[in-house]
Amino acid sequence: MRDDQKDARRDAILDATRDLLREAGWRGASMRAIAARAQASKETLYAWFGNREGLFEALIRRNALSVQSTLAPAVVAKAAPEDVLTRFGTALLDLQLGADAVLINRLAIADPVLGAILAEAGRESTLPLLARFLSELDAEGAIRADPLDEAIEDYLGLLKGDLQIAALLGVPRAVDTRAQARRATERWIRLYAVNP
Amino acid sequence: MRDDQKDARRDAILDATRDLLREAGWRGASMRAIAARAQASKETLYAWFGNREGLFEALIRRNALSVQSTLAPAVVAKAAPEDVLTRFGTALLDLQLGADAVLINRLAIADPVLGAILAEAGRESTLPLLARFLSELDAEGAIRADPLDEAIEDYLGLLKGDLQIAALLGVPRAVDTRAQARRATERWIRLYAVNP
DNA sequence: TGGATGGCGTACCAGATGGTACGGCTCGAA
DNA sequence: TTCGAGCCGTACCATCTGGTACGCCATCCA
Repeated sequence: MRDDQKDARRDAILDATRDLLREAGWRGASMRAIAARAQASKETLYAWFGNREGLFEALIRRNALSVQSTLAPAVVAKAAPEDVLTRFGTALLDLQLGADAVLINRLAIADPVLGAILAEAGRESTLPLLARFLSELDAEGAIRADPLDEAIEDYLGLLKGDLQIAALLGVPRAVDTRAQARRATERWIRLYAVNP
Repeated sequence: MRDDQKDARRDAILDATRDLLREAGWRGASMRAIAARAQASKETLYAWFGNREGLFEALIRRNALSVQSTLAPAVVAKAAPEDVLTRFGTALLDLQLGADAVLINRLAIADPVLGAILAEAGRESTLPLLARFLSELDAEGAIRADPLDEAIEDYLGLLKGDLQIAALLGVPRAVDTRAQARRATERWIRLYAVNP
């Protein structure tokens, strides 16, 4: 199997895993069922991913990559800080309330090993983007984002509120993510602006 | 079996369920293992709780009751608003980051039915306390908590940030809950005070 | 064009699971 | 003191699980 074909096959297997998790949950996504869904052999799954946990880990890592590549463009655009923050917040909210992220987080919450992996992947992929942008704002002088980790925590808190937990519990509230991000941004700036 | 004995027995079974969930997780807490741990018969478990989901549901409901009775006193104390809010926030944070709540939330996130139950129990038990207090503040005039649900959402967001998700992922950060609650209260008041 | 690498499908294994059935015994009620 | 409700312990059932083994066949490389 050529390398590009192998990558595509791997992707297809992870897609099948994701779909099955979405439809049947953790319990329903057995290695048997995944293999059948992907029209792959169980032996192939084990050869490629080691074991069930390894398969799920691969899914989490792939998702983290896609999150980063979705979020990165939102934060480089040169525009008014509140617009950049709103754009970033909207993208982050769309991601974290989306079906894929909910599924990934459910997985990670059910298994401590996967939880550690997701937490690390999240800390590495999304937080630095926000941290860099906020510290740039601070350097420009209009905003005093210090201490930086508190500023980040406050922004994320204002942005997400209880929405993410609600989504994980399967009781999603209808939410206009753009309006929510705009509101969070406006409040955060009120807290951190140098001239109130 | 006398009624009081029966209540105690039921409590002991739920305790055993909680302990086993804590030690062995969802997978390890089989009906067999729970029965053995509680020195009860599987048949009794099924007779009293219907099935596995029913057992877990009973655990969730018992926890919700205890949460409410822990939180209610924090909010009736007549004191400065920021002190009441800080006290309430500390208690809520201690609860939601504690081992029991983490366990309960993991359970509810793994099973949609339990998720709906927990979300409803939470909405019924903890939110009204905060809602009533904030609207009293609003009535007194020093604070403009309107719209009320946004004010609540902002307070909870500032209070919890990403802490609850981190705890659920099994990557808890050391946190001084009282200081965190004080910080959240101070920021929230800055956002909602009538005279900035 | 030939041979070998490796994925597919199926079968197999031991163990565990949720749920039910059934003696035997304790303990509360009359 | 007697009797019956009901809990404990164990056994049982069909089913499913993660993980391994093994022919068979397509595809890629030389």
